[in-house]
Amino acid sequence: MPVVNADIASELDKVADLLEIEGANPFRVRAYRQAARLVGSLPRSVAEMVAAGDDLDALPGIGQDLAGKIALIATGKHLPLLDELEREVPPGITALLALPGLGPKRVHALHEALGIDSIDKLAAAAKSGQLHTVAGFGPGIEARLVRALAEGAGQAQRVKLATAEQVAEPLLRHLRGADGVLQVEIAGSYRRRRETVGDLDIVASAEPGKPVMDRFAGYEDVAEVTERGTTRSTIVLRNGLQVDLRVVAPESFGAALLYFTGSKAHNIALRQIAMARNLKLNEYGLFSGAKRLAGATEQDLYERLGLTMVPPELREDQGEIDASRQKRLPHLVTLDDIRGDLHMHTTASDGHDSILAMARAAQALGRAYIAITDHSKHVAVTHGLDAARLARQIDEIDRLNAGLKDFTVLKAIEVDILEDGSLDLPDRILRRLDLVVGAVHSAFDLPRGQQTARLLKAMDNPLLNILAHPTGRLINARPGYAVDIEAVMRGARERGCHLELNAQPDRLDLNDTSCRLAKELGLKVAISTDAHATTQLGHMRFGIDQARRGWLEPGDVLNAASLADLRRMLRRDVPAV
DNA sequence: GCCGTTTTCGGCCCGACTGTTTTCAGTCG
Repeated sequence: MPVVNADIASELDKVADLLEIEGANPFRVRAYRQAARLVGSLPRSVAEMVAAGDDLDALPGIGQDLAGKIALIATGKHLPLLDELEREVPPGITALLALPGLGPKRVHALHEALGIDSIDKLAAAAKSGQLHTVAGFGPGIEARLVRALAEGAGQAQRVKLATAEQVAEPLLRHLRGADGVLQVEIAGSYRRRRETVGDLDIVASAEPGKPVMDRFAGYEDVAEVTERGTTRSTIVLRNGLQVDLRVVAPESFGAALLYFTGSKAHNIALRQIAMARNLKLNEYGLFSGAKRLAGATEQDLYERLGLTMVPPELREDQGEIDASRQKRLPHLVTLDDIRGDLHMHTTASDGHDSILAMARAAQALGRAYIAITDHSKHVAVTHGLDAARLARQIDEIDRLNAGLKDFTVLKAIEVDILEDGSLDLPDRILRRLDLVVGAVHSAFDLPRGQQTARLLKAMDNPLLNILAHPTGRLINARPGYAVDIEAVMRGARERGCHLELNAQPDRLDLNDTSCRLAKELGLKVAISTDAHATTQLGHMRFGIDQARRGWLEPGDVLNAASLADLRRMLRRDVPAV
C-alpha cells in the first residue's frame, strides 16, 4: 500500500503541531507547515518520486533535512523525530489546538498547570471551574471554551463551494444595500474558488463614519457576533459558517481585497517581493516609507511589484508568481469558451427531464451541442439502458436532430466499467454512438493496482472516449477509490482517450491538481455537468472554477472545441499525440 | 528548517481584536 501525499502532509503537520506546543523556533514550525502544504498539493505521488530517485530538495522550501524526512515517511518508515515528540507531548493534545482561542502557548500552559492533554480532560476541568486558576485564563476565555465544547467545536467541517454560495450571495446583496458602502467583494478561498471553504472573508470600502458594521451584525441570518471592531467584525451564521468583514477606505480596497483573498502563501511571496524593493505591502497598500504607491486596485499593486495581475484561482504560490513576472500566465478557460456539454441524463435513466428539454435548456445557455449519456443497465437502480433501449434512444435522437437548428444532440452513453474492466454494453451498440463515456459505479474497494488496471483495460476498448469522474470521490462524503491517477492519465494519452472534470459541486472530479497534471501530460479534459435535470446544466461554472485552478486554457478543454473539431478529437484511430 | 545580485549567518509578513492587563501576549487570518 503506497503512502499517499495526504498522509505525508498529515505527518508533517503533526510534527509542526507538536513542535509548536513545545515552544520550538516558530520558523522551524513554519518550515514543516509549508512542507506539509507543498506535499499535499503536489499532483505527483511523492512516494513515486522517491522511488524514481527524484531530488525532493529541489522543491521550494524543502532542504536536505526535510527531503530526507519526507523520503522516510514516503517509504512507510517511522519518523524518529515524531516518535520523540510524541514521547514528550501526548499526541491527543494537538486536538486542543482546533478550539477557538487555544493556540500553542495556552495549550502548553493548560498541560503544565492541570495536566490537560485531551478534549475530555479540558471539558472536565472547565466543568469543575478549574480553568481560571491557570495564569492568563480569565473568565472570558473560560466561558468561550465552555461554549465551544458544548457546541462540539473542533469538528467544524469545510463547506462545499456551492453551499457557501447559497448563503454568501444574499449576504453580499444585504451589504451592498448599506448606506455609505462603496464596494463589497467576497475574498478568501471563496474567491479563489476552492472546492470547499472554511469561512467567508468579505472586504468592503465605505465612506467614513457609516454604520456598515451595524448592517453586518444586524443581518437576519446571524446566530452570533463573535468580534466587533470598527474595521473588522466576525459573525457566525445560523448554519454555522463564520463570516469576517473588513472595512477599509476606498484607497485601500484593492490592497485589502488582495490581502484577504490570499492564499497566505501567495501573500507572503508578494510581501517578500515588496521587501526586496524596500517597500512594505500590507492590507492598506504598497508603501515606500509613509508614502502610498498603490492600494485602490489589485491591478495597480501587482504592477508596482513588477507583476501582471494574477487571477484569484491561481494565487496558491504554485508557480504563478514566476509566471506572472515573466508574463507567461495562462489564458484561463472561461464559461464563455464552453461550446458543449458531454455528460447528462434524461428520464430514460435517472434524470428528471426529456432529451428535448435538456437540448433546449443547453441551447439557451449558449451551448452548440450536448451528449445524452444515460446510465447503462448495470446500474439497475437508475433504470439503466440495455442495448435494445439504447437503440431506440439512438433513433429518437436522430429524429430530434432533424428538427433542431444550430444545435446537435450527440448519441452517447455513460457505460459502466465492470469490475474486470469490460464495458456493460456490447461493442455492436456502442459503435453506433457518437461518443462513449465510461464510469465506475461499483467495486470501489479494489486494491490500487487492480483498480488502475481495470481503468486501463476499459480504455483498451477503442470505443471508449471519456473516463467520467475518474476517482469517484464525493467531497466531504467519500474519498476516491484507490487508483494511480497518473498511470491512468498516461494510459489515456497513449490510447487517445480523454478524462472528465465532472462539474457536480459534490464531485469536482478530476480535482484542480489533477487537472494541472493532465495539462502537463498533454491530456485534454472534458468539463461536463453530469446534469440530471435542466437546472443542473448551470453547474458548468463550478467545473470551470476548478479547471482554472488547474491552469487549464481553452485548448486543454475538449468541449471548448467546435463540434467538427470535437468529432476529430474523438477519433481513437488518430492519437492526439 | 530554509535560504542567499546586499548574506553560508541571520534573517524569516503584518496587523486587528480580545482578554487580561496597567503596556502587552496570544490568537487568528
